[in-house]
Amino acid sequence: MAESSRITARDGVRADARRNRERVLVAARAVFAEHGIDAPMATVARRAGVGVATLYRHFPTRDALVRGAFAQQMETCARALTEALAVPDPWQGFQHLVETVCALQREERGFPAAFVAAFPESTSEHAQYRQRAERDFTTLVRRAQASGALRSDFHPSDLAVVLLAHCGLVTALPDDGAASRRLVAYLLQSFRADPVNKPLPPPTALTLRSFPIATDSPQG
Amino acid sequence: MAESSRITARDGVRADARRNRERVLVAARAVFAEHGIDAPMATVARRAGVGVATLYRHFPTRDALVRGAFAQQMETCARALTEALAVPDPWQGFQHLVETVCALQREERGFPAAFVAAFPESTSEHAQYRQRAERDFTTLVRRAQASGALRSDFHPSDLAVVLLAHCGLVTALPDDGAASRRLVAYLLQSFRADPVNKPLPPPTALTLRSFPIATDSPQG
DNA sequence: GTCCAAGTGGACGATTGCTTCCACTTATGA
DNA sequence: TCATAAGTGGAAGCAATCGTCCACTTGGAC
Repeated sequence: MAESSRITARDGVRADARRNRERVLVAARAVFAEHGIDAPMATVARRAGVGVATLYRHFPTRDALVRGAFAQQMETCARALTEALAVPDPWQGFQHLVETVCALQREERGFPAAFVAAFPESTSEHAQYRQRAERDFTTLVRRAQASGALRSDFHPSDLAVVLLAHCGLVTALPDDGAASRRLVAYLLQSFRADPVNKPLPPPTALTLRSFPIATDSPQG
Repeated sequence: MAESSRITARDGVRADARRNRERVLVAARAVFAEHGIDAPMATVARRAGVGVATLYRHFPTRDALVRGAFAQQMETCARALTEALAVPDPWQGFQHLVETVCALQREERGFPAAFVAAFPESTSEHAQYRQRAERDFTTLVRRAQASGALRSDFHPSDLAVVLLAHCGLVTALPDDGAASRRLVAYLLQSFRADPVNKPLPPPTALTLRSFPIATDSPQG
């Protein structure tokens, strides 16, 4: 509180405006977690205790709001890649990256949807960031392959496969994360050049009641 | 055409009503494939060349329409389970099941969403079907484990994990199916008791441009 | 051919969410 | 303390979709 008024003045933004912006972001994360990223803008505004106009002033589009709300998570992803490259053992670096990103998706409800939504867009300004991420990840893959731990036919695009599949899982089943951990364990195992059955995290509590194989064919 | 009028009369449904019902189902599959299962009901009606009232008469809720549209696929799933139990080699039966269901999800756009949507609902009438499916699948798993091909810590609930993850992938990336095939290959491999790196289907054409790791942190 | 119940189409009111606009409030610098 | 421009709230105008209602049409039994 004490610091904000000066810091604020410096970038020409009024203190209350900056405070409201934060409240909106907090509210957005909460609402997105609860109702998905398609939740009404007005709901976010109400939760933040501000009017809709205030929300629109700070975030002119839903997309901007979503990006703002999950910018922190996106940064954590980016950091995980840097960290992964710094790990001495290439396989452990690779594993670290996959596990970190999946853990983020598992823990912050709403983030997976934002993640997928952000997908098709390889727009101008971010293109450079993406290119760098792509290059870095490819480096990580090559190193892990050279060390003999990562199977040689793993392709960098497989990361997208893993992440999208994982997003789908945690979105469909926002449970305690058991399913997510199990999927990640299975996949990491099959990425090894020398696959060995290691112990898995416990299975989900889900019964197979889930399996909608049963046709309601006598369609009543 | 020739047959329908008699068959129809038999169950007390007018021939034109039955014909319209079919047209609606065809239209629904097309529209759901194109715009997702949340597409407006009116769009389906227009595509079918009928009024909205007709649509609502046959399918009072969107849910009923979705179930109607994909009943065939659901039946194919059920049949795959029966077939799988009939395959002499238990592992091949298991593999057959997973691959068949995933292939269905991959090929019929809109079906995966319907599949996931059908999920939480373990309603009364279908409960018995599901229970049977669950029991049969558990049998399949036990047999494959007894034969030594399926890892012993595979849990029947892992099927739900696979299918939901796969749904998420094909929903996010309705491409040519390369990603789907690759995921399935990875997973089946990690389900083996004696994992061995077999050749994978080719990777997706996706570049990693997809990876939205790059934060747009200088949020402009 | 005639009749009538089953079936149909499209208009309509209700609901929900988006976005803009403008009169009011308030932080800030002098 | 005051002036002022930045910031704010909520109402209002739109647009999309839902699901129902009712007057009209048509299949099929006789």
